[in-house]
Amino acid sequence: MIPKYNPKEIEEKWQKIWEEQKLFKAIEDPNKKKYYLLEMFPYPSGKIHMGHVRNYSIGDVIARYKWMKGFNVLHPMAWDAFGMPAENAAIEHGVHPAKWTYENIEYMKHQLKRMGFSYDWDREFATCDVSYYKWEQLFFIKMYEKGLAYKRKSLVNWCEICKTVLANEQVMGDGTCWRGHPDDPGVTQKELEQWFFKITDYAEELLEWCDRLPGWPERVLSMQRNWIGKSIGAEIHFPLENGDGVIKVFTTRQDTVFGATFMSLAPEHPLALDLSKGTSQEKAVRDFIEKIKRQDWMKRTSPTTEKEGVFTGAYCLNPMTRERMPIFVANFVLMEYGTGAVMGVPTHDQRDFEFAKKYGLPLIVVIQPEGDPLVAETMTQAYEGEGRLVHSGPFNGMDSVSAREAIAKYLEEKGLGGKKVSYRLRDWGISRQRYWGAPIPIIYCDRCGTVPVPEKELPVVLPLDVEITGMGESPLAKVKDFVETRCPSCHGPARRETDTMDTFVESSWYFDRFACPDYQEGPLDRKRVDYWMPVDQYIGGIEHAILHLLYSRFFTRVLKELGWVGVEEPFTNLLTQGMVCKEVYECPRDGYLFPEEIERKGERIHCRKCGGEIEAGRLEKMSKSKKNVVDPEYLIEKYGADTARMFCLFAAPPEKDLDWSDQGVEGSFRFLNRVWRLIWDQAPRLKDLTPLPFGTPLEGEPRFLRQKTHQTIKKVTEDIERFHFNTAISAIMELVNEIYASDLKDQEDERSRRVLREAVETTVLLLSPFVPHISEELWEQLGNHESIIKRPWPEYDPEAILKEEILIVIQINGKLRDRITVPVSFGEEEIKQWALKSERVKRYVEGKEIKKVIFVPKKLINIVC
RNA sequence: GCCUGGGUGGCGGAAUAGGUAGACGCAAGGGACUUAAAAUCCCUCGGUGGUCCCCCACCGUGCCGGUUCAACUCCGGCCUCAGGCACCA
Repeated sequence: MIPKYNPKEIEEKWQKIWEEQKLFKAIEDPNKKKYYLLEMFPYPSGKIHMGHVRNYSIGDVIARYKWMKGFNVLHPMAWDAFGMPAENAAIEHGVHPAKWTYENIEYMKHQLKRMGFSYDWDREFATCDVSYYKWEQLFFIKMYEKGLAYKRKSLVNWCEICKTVLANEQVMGDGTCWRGHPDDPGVTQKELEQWFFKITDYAEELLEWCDRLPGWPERVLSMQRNWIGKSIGAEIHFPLENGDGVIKVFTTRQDTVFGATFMSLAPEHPLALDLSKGTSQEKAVRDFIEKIKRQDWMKRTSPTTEKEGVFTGAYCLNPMTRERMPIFVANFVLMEYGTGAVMGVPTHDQRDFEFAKKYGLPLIVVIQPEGDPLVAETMTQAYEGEGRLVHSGPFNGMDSVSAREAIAKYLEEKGLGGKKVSYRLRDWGISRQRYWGAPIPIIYCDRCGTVPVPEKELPVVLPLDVEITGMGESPLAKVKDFVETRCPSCHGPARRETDTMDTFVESSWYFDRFACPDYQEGPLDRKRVDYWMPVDQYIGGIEHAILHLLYSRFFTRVLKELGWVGVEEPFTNLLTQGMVCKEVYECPRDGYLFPEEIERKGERIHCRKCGGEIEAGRLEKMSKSKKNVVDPEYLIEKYGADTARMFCLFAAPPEKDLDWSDQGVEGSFRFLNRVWRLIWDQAPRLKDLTPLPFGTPLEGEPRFLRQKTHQTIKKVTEDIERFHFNTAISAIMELVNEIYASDLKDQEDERSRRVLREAVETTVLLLSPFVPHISEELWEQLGNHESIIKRPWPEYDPEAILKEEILIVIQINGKLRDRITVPVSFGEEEIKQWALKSERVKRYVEGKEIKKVIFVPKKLINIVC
């Protein structure tokens, strides 16, 4: 009698054994080849979601596979534990963020263990541990000393819901906060004193190294390149007419400088008000600047906003032509990019064209395209393409591409500017007006100014005795004992910085700390870091394509310069898994509905609340607010962790979005039951048998099954190597189907039984990285006494996969007409003779002359006639 | 507008180096077992047409064209979806 497959029981059993035997403990061993596998660590929000299950299931396949392949695997897990939700919980439920966080960690750790992931839990830490963030404070001080951390007053992004500043990277394309609040009013601008990390110093390096990361997906690299946004051009100095200095301009089209007929300044440009002072335009300029400053940022920076400006009353000179150029203040010029001033070339820039038409400014054509020449008076839009230079003095006749080079050189020689590179990337603002984060280790003294906390006084411990109301400024500012301190320099009374660091700082180096989580003498034990770093394979969601991945790359470069790590890049290979999606049902009246709140009547779907018809569900990322989540805990209870893991791996390739299907989960569960029954059925007959040695000659059914077994080993191995887990699983399914269909199950001779034993054993071994619990249990059932992970990954016998007979496809003029099975030894001539004997082939060839025969060994023959 | 990545049955997806398109699974339909249900097992399953019982022909991987004996795969042009960047000078 075969016992029922009881996932709950066997999963608990094996998780206990793995833990007791510390099977996944990583120990530095210079004699073994290391493999550092890392998945993006979770925020301890309360419970794990399907995204975690998918991410960590993918990682676990690779980890377990690499173990079996003999690598020294580091597969750690930790908690990205600082952040806003903990504070919100404090505000809403009155629970302390620390308590909330550590309790969530306990619960989620328990959940991860129930999934059976192969982590080395001895290396676990939480970023809110003092023993972690104190080193981050040390980094901050070192960066401050090197000028890489600095404070300045600036316009910053403010999220009214988070009540804090956001970095540029944390503002999404639609102007909302990266946390995705349900009713996000949009990020606004605020002027504040803020700490920044000077990531712009590394713009060029970070960009260049994008080309040296062949193990990263192209879309991520492309996003990072876009974000850094390098433009090559020139800086041009336009002297003010009154002789009082210059206006500096950045342009990528210096070849059009002879056509520049006006100048526009950003409203925030320091010269904007100065220039108008004392002129009749002063009031108009002042009003205009005030109006623009009041406008909300999203609207102001939208390309569709009407372009407008106001004349300052002042002029500058075109440095090439010495022509007067009126200076405007214009709403479309951004202080943040380039120099905050733009030269206006109406003929060759569409925006300038529209502006010039509106304000009656002159047009001069300086680039002539091939074909009909441009005439300024009849132009209806700007010509932005390449061409030959005209009205450009000594540069006349040059093509625009080489003119850019020549003019940049000329500007340089004449002291009027020169070649210049501009980046879109801006410095990383790290100050957060929040409590639950790492304190910035800075002290303000009235006498000594800004003083970093001395190294020996670290850590600056985040006080736990604090009132969190969500009102007013940072809660830390209200903790007297924390704020009031002594100046490390003059020992006089001083105040502590009360902002905390962006939580992305913690996640920018946690992967280094995993090499030496217990190290006390410093942030990183260089010897151990050098052994494990870089991460060989990093896995996580595409949503961090810019944010976390760019910050980590920046931090790694800084830490290398500080001598704490030896690598330039932290992650050699990156796999970005897709989202887990499920259909959402949205009723026009009652909003989002749970699946049980809808009713299907044939093709139509109705809302159970109001009875109205609703649209068919569209697929969207699982989210609580859209009521389309599946709780992993429910799956573990109902089907077990193995089924949950298998479904995530089988339903889609890792980098694609995964469409949730309840029936698909059933299918995975069904398959595991099928394997369970097969092994239990056969195991008693196959005890104490070993597979036949490599190269054993066989005939008939034993030969066939052995061939399938070894083909499967080859296929599954290759598929895991290239992360095609879905096809790896389908190959194992095929093998299982083959075993079911095989009559070897009824044969009693030793050879047949040994072949069957090998097939069954291989099935379990190949399944083990995907569904480890059931594999361990069945492995034991087959008479083994050690964990399956200690068994080396199977190798295929090259002789076993050789075929005696092969199927050859016969094409006539490239169209499939027949298939024949021939001995593998047959050459082209023999196959051709056989092919021509086929009735079907005869039909097409009869009476025609064979012009050509193409023969692809072991595949096909194509007869052209 | 620029930069990426996609588009294959009713669905998720296969096809690794240009060589049998649709593996594997889900759903669906039919059958077996059963008092019945569940579970399990077997069969069919891209479309159109032909005397559609095991047979055959044609069409078929977003569209148009090209290269080739042969194209889901390579080249050119387009359509479309998703993501990133964008009044960026």
